Amino acid sequence: MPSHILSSNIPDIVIGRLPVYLRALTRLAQEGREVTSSHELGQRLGISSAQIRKDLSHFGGFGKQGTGYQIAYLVEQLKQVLKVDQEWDVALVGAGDLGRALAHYRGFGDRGFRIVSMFDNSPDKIGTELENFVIQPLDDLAKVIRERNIKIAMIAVPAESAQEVADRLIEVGVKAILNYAPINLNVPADVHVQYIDPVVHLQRMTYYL
Amino acid sequence: MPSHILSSNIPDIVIGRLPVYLRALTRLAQEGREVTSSHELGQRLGISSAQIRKDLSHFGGFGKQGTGYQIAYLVEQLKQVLKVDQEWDVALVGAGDLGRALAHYRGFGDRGFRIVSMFDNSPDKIGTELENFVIQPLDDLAKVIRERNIKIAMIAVPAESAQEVADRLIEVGVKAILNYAPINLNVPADVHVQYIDPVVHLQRMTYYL
DNA sequence: TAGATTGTTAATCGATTAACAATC
DNA sequence: TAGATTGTTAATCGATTAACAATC
Repeated sequence: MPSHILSSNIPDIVIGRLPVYLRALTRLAQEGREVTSSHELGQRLGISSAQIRKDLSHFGGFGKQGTGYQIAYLVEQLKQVLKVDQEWDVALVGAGDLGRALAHYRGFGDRGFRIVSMFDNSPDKIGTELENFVIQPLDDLAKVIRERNIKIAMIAVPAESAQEVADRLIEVGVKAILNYAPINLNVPADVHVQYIDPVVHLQRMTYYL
Repeated sequence: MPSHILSSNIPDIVIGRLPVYLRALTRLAQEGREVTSSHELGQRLGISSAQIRKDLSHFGGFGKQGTGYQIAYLVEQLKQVLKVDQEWDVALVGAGDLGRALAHYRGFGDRGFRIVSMFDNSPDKIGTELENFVIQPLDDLAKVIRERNIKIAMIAVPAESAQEVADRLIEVGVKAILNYAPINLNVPADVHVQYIDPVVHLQRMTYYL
């Protein structure tokens, strides 16, 4: 399936749901299940079965009438579509509490990502060993990212320095940024940014309380 | 989604953008700015000015023709709408790397939230002091949350225990959950859940690389 | 007054849902 | 065959954008 040819046609909102489907399907597989249906998956996720079938149909027919979807096969196909059937090298900028928690997190590996280098500017952190890597100074960022051809980075620095860090990352070829700093980043059109700000998420719920 | 009285006629998607507006406006104020326009705000956020005006107009006329919006006033109004013109008590379940990073995070206070208690089941963590509180056993969860009338919780436990933790939280009155565990939660219609899973966010970008 | 920008209406665009023939 | 569920089309619903009168 030449996903790059179709890629312009697929709505972003559909792509955004695929990782959630993938996660739920992986869990089903862990529970020992082999087959599921759009109805069952929808129930689990609070999404209509029609939407799931429609979303999946953008990429081909993965199911069988009357029986549903082979979970292992669908997982494999979704991983291919999302390009996480490989392992991506990720750079992590910021070695504060959050940065270190991310470095220790064991959940990246089997889902397509591997933190391979970590940067910070604080003299008492530089040189410290953490997991499989040594915390490096921000001045080495360009060199390391270019050498390893890293395309994905996570930003876990204070809001004040996040834009500058982003600029430096983008300059050396990073195309996808997961930003934990509570600030909006200005980036060129070909760079993707996702935001994680717990306060924004909390504030999305208080309205309803 | 609550389809009864509490749910007004304001679309969820509009509510979801307000915290982002609020964050950007707060930042503008920090930069010493006093007035802004829907156009400027839209440029910063990558959103059309029409959308910002439309979103805000759901809650009243906050601006002036010809001049735009008084930032301080708009911030105040948005805080009121989102009910973060007060400080909400938050319970934190899970004292692993992530839980401790959250406990240390200084960014909650001035944006409407305060972590007031922390729970974990690990014997070597229970009793440990952390910031202003002592890590308590999960068995105390019901008692503490009831006593303090806590409505908001963050879950930072492994995926395997997240649903059980959620069930216990909901049973004692929690209505809003920020879930860091990489799993979908089944909750009643009147309970709100937001998800933070870094891998899902990363997988939303790899498709485009 | 001239220029700027809001709040709002109407038009456009896109996403979700319902329905069902195909088929396992 | 009978029952179940997909993939897809058409209908509905909702969200975004364009446009502009009002007015600061």
